[in-house]
Amino acid sequence: MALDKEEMSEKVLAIAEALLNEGGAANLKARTIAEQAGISVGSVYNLFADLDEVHRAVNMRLLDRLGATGIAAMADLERQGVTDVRHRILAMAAAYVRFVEVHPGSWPAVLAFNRRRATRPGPDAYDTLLDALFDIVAGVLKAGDFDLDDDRRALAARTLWSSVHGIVTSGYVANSNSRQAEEIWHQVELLVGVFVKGLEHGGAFAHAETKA
Amino acid sequence: MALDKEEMSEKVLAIAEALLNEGGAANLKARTIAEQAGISVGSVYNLFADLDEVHRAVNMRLLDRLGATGIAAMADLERQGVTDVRHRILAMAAAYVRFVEVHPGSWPAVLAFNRRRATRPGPDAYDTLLDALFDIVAGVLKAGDFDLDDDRRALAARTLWSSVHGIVTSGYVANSNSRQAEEIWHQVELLVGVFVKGLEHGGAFAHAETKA
DNA sequence: AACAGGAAATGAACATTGTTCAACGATTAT
DNA sequence: ATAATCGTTGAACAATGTTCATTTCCTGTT
Repeated sequence: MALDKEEMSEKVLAIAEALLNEGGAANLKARTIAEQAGISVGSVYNLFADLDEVHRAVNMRLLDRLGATGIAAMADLERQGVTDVRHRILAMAAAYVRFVEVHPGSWPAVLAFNRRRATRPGPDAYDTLLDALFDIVAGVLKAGDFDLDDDRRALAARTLWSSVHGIVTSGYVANSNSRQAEEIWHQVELLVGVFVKGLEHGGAFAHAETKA
Repeated sequence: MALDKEEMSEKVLAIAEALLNEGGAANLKARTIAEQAGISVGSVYNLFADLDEVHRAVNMRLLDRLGATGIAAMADLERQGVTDVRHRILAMAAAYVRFVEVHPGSWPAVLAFNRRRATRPGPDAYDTLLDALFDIVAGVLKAGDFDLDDDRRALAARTLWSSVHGIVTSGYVANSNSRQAEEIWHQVELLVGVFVKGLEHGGAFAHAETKA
């Protein structure tokens, strides 16, 4: 009847995600997890090397879910026959915005955590998941017939996505002020509109000889 | 001969900034500060209510300095007679990128800290400093003769700055990999180029009826 | 100069955390 | 039944933020 190792890990991760979502990284405590999971502190450390690994695992789940959300949003538009690039990118952005709104505590924790792992050299699982997101955007850009080779399209996708990301994260504060939500969305609309118009008019790679 | 309260606070903040820069928020410890400042732990708590207040004070200094850097960069271009909007925005962005590069540990800490203060209602000193940065960008946009009223120009400034911010923060990792630095700059150039072109062609506010 | 009053500094003590590990217990193979 | 193996436990340790009774230092007064 007892949960096996895998199931207990899942339970721990679910608890950990809830804790992160409520109080951010500072709220992820070994004793709280143990108590809520009905196991001892030591057992938590048997399942995961340390709290960082718990945090990392939660982040992976979140990134996975975000990717799935994005893919689902794209599939929806596909089914509806929407091919307009601007609309599709806005839909991706909307999915991202909603995701961040639903994870007010844990998403900031993903970013903070993400930043503090500068030790390892090569690309890791994090980068793999993020690249998957970039690929979706790049795919959308490919549909629009801008005059872009693969490299430039990839660069444009990363730029666009990072920009949306910046808008969402600088604008967002935990108390889901609807005023702020509107501001964020206006910025996203402006960015996407300007970006698409800019690409159409080929202003993207006109100059490249700035900064020392 | 002893330092007075004000001077000792400065010393503590300088130490705190160095600690943050080396190891991020986790490296800001009361005992380390006390030791390096040559005072006791209790005295740190005499100068500041808690470590959060120390951290906040450090962040204020950083934001102030960033603002000053941006203003200085604009003044330089003014002196050189550069009026091209794209160039001026790129100079602002370059100032920001350099600033983040110089503060590898403390700048991420500013952002993480910034995010976790969602309790107070009204705009605080943080917002005031950030608005100052937006105003600089808005001023630059005003010079370019886009067809924008004040509100839209302000929105465009916030959007552009948040986007640059997103590019820098998602792309940047502590080990100052020159490959990564190049990627960041390419993204910034693309963003700014596309943004200016997009504004020129009036694509910015063409549509506004998306997302439920 | 001696002293009283108050302000600032001190660091020992407390609470809370992450993490370890020797002891215990259950499960399984022989 | 016995032994061997593996997971579980929670007490114990170290590191940290924070408090506060005590001490120290300065300043003005007699």
